[in-house]
Amino acid sequence: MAKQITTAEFQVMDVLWDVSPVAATEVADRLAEETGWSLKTVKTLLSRLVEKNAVTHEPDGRRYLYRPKVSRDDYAQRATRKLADQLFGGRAAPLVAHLAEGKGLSQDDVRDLENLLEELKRDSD
Amino acid sequence: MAKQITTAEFQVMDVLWDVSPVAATEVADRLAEETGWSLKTVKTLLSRLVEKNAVTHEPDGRRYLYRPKVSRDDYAQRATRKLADQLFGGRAAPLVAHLAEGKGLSQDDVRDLENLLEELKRDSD
DNA sequence: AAACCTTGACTACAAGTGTAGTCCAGTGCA
DNA sequence: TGCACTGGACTACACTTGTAGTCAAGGTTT
Repeated sequence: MAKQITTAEFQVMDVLWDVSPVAATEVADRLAEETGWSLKTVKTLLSRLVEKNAVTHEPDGRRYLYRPKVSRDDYAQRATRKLADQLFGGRAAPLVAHLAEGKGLSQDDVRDLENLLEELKRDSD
Repeated sequence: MAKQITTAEFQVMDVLWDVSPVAATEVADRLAEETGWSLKTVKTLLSRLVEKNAVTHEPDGRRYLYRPKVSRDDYAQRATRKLADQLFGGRAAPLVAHLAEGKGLSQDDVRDLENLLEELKRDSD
C-alpha cells in the first residue's frame, strides 16, 4: 500500500528510519538545521504520512510517538525497481553503467559488486 | 538546468526520445493508446516541458516541431545518481543488491554486470 | 468568400505539495 | 487557582500537476 511519498515527506521518513519511535518535536529538531522547517511544517508532514499509511503513531501521554510502517529497505527496493523499469526496461546493467559513467563507482564499489555477483551466482545454482 | 520532470511529462519525453523532431499531433497519436490523453493534454505537457527547458521547439510552417533538449542518457544518469545518493549514500552496490532482492536480476543481467565490471577495471588501470 | 479545420495561446479547475497559522484542551508553575 | 506553555486538530494558501476547455488566426474546401 503506502501511497506516493513526496520529497519533503521522504526527509521526515529518513529521520524516522534513523530513530523511532519518536515524538514530533524531536523529528522537527533533527530536521531544523538541515531544512529550516518549523515544527508546524513537520507536524503536517507527519500527519500526511500517517494518512498515507507510511507511518504509525501511538499515544504516549498527551502526545504521539511516530514509527515508520514502511521499512527503508522496502522503500528503497520499490524506488529502485521503479527507476529501473522506467528508464532501463528493468535491466540492472545499464543502470549500473550509468552510475559508472557519472564516476559514481569507486574502487570499493566495484569490489562490492564483484562479491555481490559471486553470491548471486552461487545462490542461483 | 532542466527542472523537475513529472511522470506525465516523462511519458511525453519518452516519445520525443524515440522520434524527434516531431509535431504535437504525432506525439499525441503515439501516446493515445497508452494513456488515453487528449491532444490538448499532450500540448499542455509539451508547453510545460518547453518552459522547463527540457524540450525545444522550432517553427515548421504554422506549427512547431518539438525536440528533446535533455538526452535520455543524461536524464537517466541524473535520476540514477539522485536515487543512489538519496537512498544509498551514493553507493552502487546496495542499489544493485536491492534490485537483486526484488528478483530484478536475470542471468543475463549478471553476465552483463560481470562484463561491465571487467571493463571498469581495465579502464581504471 | 463563407464555413471549416488545425494549431498555438491562454484559461480552468480539482487534487496534491510545501510551508505554515489558528484554536482549544490539558499540564505545570507561580 | 489562574495563567502561560505544549501538543494535536483543523485551516490556509500559493504553487504544481493532471487533465482538459475556449479563443482567435491562418490555411482548406467548395
